[in-house]
Amino acid sequence: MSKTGTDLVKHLGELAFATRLKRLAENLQADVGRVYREMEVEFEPKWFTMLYALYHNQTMSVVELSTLLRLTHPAIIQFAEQMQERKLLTQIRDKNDARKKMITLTEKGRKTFEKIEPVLHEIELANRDFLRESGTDMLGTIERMERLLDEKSMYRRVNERLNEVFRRDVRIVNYQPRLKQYFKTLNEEWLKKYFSVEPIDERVLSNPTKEVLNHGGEIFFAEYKDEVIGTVAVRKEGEHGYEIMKMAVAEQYQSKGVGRMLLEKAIGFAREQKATFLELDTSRKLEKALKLYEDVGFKISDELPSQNYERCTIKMRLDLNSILSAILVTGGAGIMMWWTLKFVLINSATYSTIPLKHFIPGGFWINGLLDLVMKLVS
Amino acid sequence: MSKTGTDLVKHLGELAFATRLKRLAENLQADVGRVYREMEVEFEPKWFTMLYALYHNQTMSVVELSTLLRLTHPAIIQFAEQMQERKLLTQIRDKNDARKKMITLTEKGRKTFEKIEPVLHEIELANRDFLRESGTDMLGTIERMERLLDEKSMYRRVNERLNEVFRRDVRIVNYQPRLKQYFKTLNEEWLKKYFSVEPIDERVLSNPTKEVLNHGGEIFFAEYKDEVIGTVAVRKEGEHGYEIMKMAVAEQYQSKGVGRMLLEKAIGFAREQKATFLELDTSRKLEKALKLYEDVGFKISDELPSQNYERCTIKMRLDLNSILSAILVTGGAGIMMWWTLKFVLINSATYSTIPLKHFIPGGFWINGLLDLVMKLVS
DNA sequence: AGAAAAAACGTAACCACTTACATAATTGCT
DNA sequence: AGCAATTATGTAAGTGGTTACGTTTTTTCT
Repeated sequence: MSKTGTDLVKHLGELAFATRLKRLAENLQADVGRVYREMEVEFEPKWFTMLYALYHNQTMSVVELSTLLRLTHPAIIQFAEQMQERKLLTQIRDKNDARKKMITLTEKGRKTFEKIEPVLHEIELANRDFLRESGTDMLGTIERMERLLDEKSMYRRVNERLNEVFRRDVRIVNYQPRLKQYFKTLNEEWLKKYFSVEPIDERVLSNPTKEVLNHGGEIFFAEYKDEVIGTVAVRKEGEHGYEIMKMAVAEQYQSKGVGRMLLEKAIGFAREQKATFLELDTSRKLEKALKLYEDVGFKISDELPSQNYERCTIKMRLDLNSILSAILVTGGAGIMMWWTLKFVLINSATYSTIPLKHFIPGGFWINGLLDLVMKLVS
Repeated sequence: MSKTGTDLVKHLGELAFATRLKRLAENLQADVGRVYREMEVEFEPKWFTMLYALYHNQTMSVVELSTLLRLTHPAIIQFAEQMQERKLLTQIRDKNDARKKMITLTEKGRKTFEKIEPVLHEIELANRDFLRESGTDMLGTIERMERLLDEKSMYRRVNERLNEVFRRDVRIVNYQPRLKQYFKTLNEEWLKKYFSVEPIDERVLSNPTKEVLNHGGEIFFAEYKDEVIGTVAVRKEGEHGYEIMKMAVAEQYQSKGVGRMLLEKAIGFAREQKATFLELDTSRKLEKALKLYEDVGFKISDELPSQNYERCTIKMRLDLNSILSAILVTGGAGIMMWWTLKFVLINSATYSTIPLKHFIPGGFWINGLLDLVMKLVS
């Protein structure tokens, strides 16, 4: 292990945590490898899990081994080849499924396992001792870490942080004549990519004042540094409704939460105008957009979309009173829930809107709320 | 991370602990790698520690980097080559030492580091969050584990256990005529290897009864299964002394504690015969044997060895009253120490003898004793 | 001063896997 | 039944290093 002198990986702490963990693991593995190597058995440490699995399972296919050992199938094929050379196993085609290759230990293979078995026991005990000495329930900790990564990978964790940092520099601004061109170019970018620019698109995008602002509407733009990277329009539709339309985010800035910022701004605007519901027309093809709409509370409506656009196959609707009415429906506990909700909504740092579905019993409501409160308190 | 289905590595628990740890670490590393890769920078994750070190150290040699990053020097050379191709660094021979190659970041290299710096910060925070969620002081645990392995590698831990298991099947038996031949063959094996068989060796080894047993001595043999794997002789020398001689262990059974078992048996025999000291002649060349003699309490004596053997360059002596006299010297605390010592000696599972040096203040006496007691109690 | 030992770097080959891509057999769908 | 999709295996090349061994300088030790 480490000798004298400084150790950069150690010094870097959380930043190089994974590297340090890997180094530790490889050290341990190499040491156990040495123990195996010094036994006079034709056996390599890398085969161990495979030998173990085959000893306890009689016969297995490549894919079965691959999923059980969490190795890729080429790894299994390579190990099987090597072990076959040492006559530790046999590979036979399955009669019922000519694709499959059934792998079985030979008598020599079984003998080999039995020869190393007592050593395995001592390795296990040595590891147990070592883990106990190290002072924490390491196996439990690893398990927890695996679960945490299953829930949200480190990649997503880092990316969400980076996006959050990015969004700090994004400003949502109201319509100004200097921004008019971006309303058109940003929308045309994605229209051309996924569908085509229909005549009605051309009319709306070229005349924002006439088609949006004059209908009691508003257009918002997202600006990052000196770039305009996104836009959305809202306009009045009927007595109490507003319609969201022409939402677009420049391709290289997608998946960073800019769409959500724009959408929330638009919803906020409608709320200020005393709207009771919002609607929008979209297509099932736009999966990511759809997910965003659902996340902020929109629901796919039974009504058909207006026939103005060819691409729009579904209509979505957000009832602005839905949270309140949900509370009224719950009856007695209403008041308490109301205050909790208010607390969560006001303090939720990231977004000012939390989708209704998160409040459905068993989901976010039970687990997530506690988490959130803990986070805010700590 | 892991999908559905069983996971053998997880199932194996302590036995495949290192493999599981490695898998976790590699997963984390791969994820962070993805983050780097998605930035539009000419940079590979594997270079990170090197880039970091060079950014903060101006200029470093290959070996300096190798020790700081805990990587082999070929790794550094390879990385340096790759980074030079991307014009991230320059390599210049040192004028003062023509062997040395000084590695320095170029302006592009420094810029690259500065570009990834904000991302590093988020990675660090994401890791910190993740470790906090996982619930234990993981970094501290890793540190402890590294220290434990520094003190005693996993290889040694496992091997000591295996030797202990082995010794359970080793029987130490007294001289019997049927064993006479082994006294000779076992000793000749090592004599031929390290020195040569001198005439006096030939005489003693061929006439054990006359040369040892009839001198108030005894010969012990170590048997494992149906093999005779070691031997030692003790014989009376002068009024109160005994001499250890002709100790040998078959080569493939060395370093497993058989020599110690034989030696302890011989010391026990001398003790029973009311001996007050033991002596033996040996050579500095036999390092392992020397260490064993010192471990059981022998000390290199000022006296010269008897001139009977050419190979013997030093004489060692074990005073059988030394522990007791040490206690008497300490005065008042003597009684308490006596009982503690007795407790340790009786309960010390592995060996019935503990070298005196371990009881010297500041060493084993303070730290080790507490440890031992904890081990025995738990 | 001269020789042996040690230090610093260089090179090739290997290791334990993975990624990427290909092919054949089987299953599912209409 | 016929064809696309899926499943199971095969293969080549890459990855992030390491081990093993060699060469050239420098240092250390007489």
